[in-house]
Amino acid sequence: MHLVLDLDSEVPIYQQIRDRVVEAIADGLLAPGASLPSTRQFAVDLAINFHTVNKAYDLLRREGIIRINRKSGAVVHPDVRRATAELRVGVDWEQRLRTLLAEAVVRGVPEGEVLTYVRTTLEGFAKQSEGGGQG
Amino acid sequence: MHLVLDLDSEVPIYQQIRDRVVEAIADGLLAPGASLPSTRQFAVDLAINFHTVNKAYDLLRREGIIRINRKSGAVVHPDVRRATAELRVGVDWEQRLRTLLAEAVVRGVPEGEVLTYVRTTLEGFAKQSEGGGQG
Amino acid sequence: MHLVLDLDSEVPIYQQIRDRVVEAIADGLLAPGASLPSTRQFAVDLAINFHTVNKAYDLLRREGIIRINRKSGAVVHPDVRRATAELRVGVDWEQRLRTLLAEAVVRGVPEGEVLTYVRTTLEGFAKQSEGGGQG
Amino acid sequence: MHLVLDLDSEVPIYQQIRDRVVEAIADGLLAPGASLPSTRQFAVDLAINFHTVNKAYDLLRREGIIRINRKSGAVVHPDVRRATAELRVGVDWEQRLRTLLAEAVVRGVPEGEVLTYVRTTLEGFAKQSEGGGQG
DNA sequence: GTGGTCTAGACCACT
DNA sequence: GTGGTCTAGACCACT
Repeated sequence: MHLVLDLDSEVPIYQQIRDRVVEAIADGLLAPGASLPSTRQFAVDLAINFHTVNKAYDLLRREGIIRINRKSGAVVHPDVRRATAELRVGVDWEQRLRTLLAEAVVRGVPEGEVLTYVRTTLEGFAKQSEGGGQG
Repeated sequence: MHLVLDLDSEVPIYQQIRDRVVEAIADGLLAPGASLPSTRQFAVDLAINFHTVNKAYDLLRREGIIRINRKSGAVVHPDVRRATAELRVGVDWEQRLRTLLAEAVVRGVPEGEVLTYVRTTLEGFAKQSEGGGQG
Repeated sequence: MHLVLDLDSEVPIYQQIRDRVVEAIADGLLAPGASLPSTRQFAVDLAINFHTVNKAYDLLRREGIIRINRKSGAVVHPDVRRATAELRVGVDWEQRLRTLLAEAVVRGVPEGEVLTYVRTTLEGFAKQSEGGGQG
Repeated sequence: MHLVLDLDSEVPIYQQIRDRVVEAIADGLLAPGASLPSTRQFAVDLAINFHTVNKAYDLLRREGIIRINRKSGAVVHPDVRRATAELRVGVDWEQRLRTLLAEAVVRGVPEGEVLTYVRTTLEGFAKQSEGGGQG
């Protein structure tokens, strides 16, 4: 489980961890049920404080993406689709995507280019997931 | 120029204003060269602090999306494509889109559905722009 | 003795077991003197660690709700009313109920609706107990 | 805004703050729109660390009970009923009430006594709210 | 002046 | 050994 942080970014570190973990799951690098590093170990790996990892894990837990157990630590939710689908994040998601696409339009990026990027990214996730490891 | 804010959102107000303005431009509601409300008037309309509008406009200016003139006020940059294209926002944009798409994948949204949503949104922007623009 | 656990809940597993057992007694499914599953069997049934069941049983024992005997295993306390009444849990109970009712009020649930729910639940317990109990 | 904490309780301090604030709102001591103390000031008043207050406020915010603004601080959500009603906490609430009622039944508290306590508590909230202050 | 983030370290609870 | 809570203090972002 390797992941790159940008300590100079305006995006809080705990949010970056959350985002990278979500991508790792989509990539198939972390399969449902797979273990995440312990908060303390991950903090050492990332050279940050364990409280920051804690906050990221708490965020992922509240989103239904991971499950946390005091003994066995954090794992990707075994039924992550169901656990996340229950939350009413859809509206927010569509709004964020709309904003992103508007930025591309304003910057004059051709529609076809955006679509290709979306398609390629989605296919990348799909491909990875097929063969996907157990983390 | 009407726009809806969510005061309960985690997204800062100034960021929401910036996002909605970008969408309004993509929608063709604000053509290149078109005037934005004065910061004071906009603040009254939105029932928020004048400094918050100021901050949003400053952000848009730094992104090359609008131009601010002491006399004529804020206008959409006449050559917004060129002005924005020069900035190195591409990498960040791709990263944010990648995170958004990963969320959809994790939540089990079918690839076709995501693509349809992207295509529909882009076409909505294109259609609006055709009739509306003056640039 | 069947009981449903929510592994994603913030409520610890041992607490959930304790709560469900209390409800089973109120429901008349477990009469005073009735046997509970052995800790090991229960752990297998619930697919959890044996120590967790142990902790739940210990909690119930300290509350005067069950009795644990090395030979006969765990049974609902034969005189559960007396054994539990002696403990000074009243204050805590009232505080917890007060918090719950405050939540309903804040959420705008009509007083009549709350009362009906309370009455219905209590009657459900009473009905079950009549036919079921042996105490 | 005065509130009593039990530092020896198993209930985390931030949870106690959250519970007492909810009760203060139901009591009408804190009307919708009313200000809560700043995190730092509240921490001094309660003789605890401001991070703990921060966590309580964050919990209340995520529940839709309060609204937090970097400038004006925390206020009871102006439309707290709507903001909290949107969340799917109903099921959890009913489960917790069911457990509480089961405890009363097991302890042999007469049904009438429980109902009276519920009614009295609800009426206490209602009465306070009618004349209710602006905090 | 307000809340938000991050670091640092102690101690506790769960398993 | 794991995560959870609390304290303590620094610095930053928003308004």
